[in-house]
Amino acid sequence: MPELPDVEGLARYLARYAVGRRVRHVRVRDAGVLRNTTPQGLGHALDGERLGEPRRHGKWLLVPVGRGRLVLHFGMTGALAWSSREPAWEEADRVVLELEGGALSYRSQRKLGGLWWLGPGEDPEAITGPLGPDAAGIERAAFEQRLAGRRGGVKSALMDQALVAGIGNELSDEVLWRARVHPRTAVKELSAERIGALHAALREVLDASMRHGRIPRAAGWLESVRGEEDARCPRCGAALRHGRVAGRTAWWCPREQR
DNA sequence: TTGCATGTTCCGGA
DNA sequence: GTCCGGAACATGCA
Repeated sequence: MPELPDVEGLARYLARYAVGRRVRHVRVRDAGVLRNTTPQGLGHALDGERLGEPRRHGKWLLVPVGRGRLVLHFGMTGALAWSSREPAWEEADRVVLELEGGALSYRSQRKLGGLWWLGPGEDPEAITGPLGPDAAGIERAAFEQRLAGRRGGVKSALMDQALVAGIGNELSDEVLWRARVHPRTAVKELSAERIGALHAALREVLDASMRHGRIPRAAGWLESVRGEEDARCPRCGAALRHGRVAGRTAWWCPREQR
């Protein structure tokens, strides 16, 4: 589930239920999701400390705890689950932070994401790798500047976290579809006007998606038909195409996106 | 059984 | 040396 809007939703969820609460115990049910620490190390870092306001950058979530930060990534199947009473945990609940008044679970089916501990003064990019400006709120000039000189295809560029942080496969398809740009278009073939259209589409798609907490599946969105057997373009009705682009399944309208 | 899935990382070729 | 694209990763489902 998590691309930028989903992670934003998780940040709000964490802020609503867990911020300000003190950690009583860290229960690691599957140490396979701990990336740079151990159950003991994480417990030592978190026990007795309060969770601070989370900060999101792209698809990454950083939660101040004590003097350091808990760094979360959700991969393709991660989520958070809060319970104010003793819950029946699921198999996919890998790490449970038992807090005052409830428990917060890091849940992940495929374990492609994980948890990191970032000590005081350490640079998050040591964990996240280089990240471009957050896709929500990037200005047009910055967007243009970061695309300048890029050699490959536009879909691949949009999904490159070092270029702009937060765009994944489905968001990139949605943005390209809205801007009427074919996903295999080379970046260097894009006119300034089309880059402007891409930027405008990015802003519109992210604004609405942030409000919904995910890409809306409403009428007028590619997401509403993406993956369907006989998917048709919500604007023009043409049969949608799909295929591998930049290593992922892309969906596009062959009539409007050339 | 095989292929596919919204994530990142790693390696080889351009 | 840098950049880009595809394979690999872990797990479950159609």
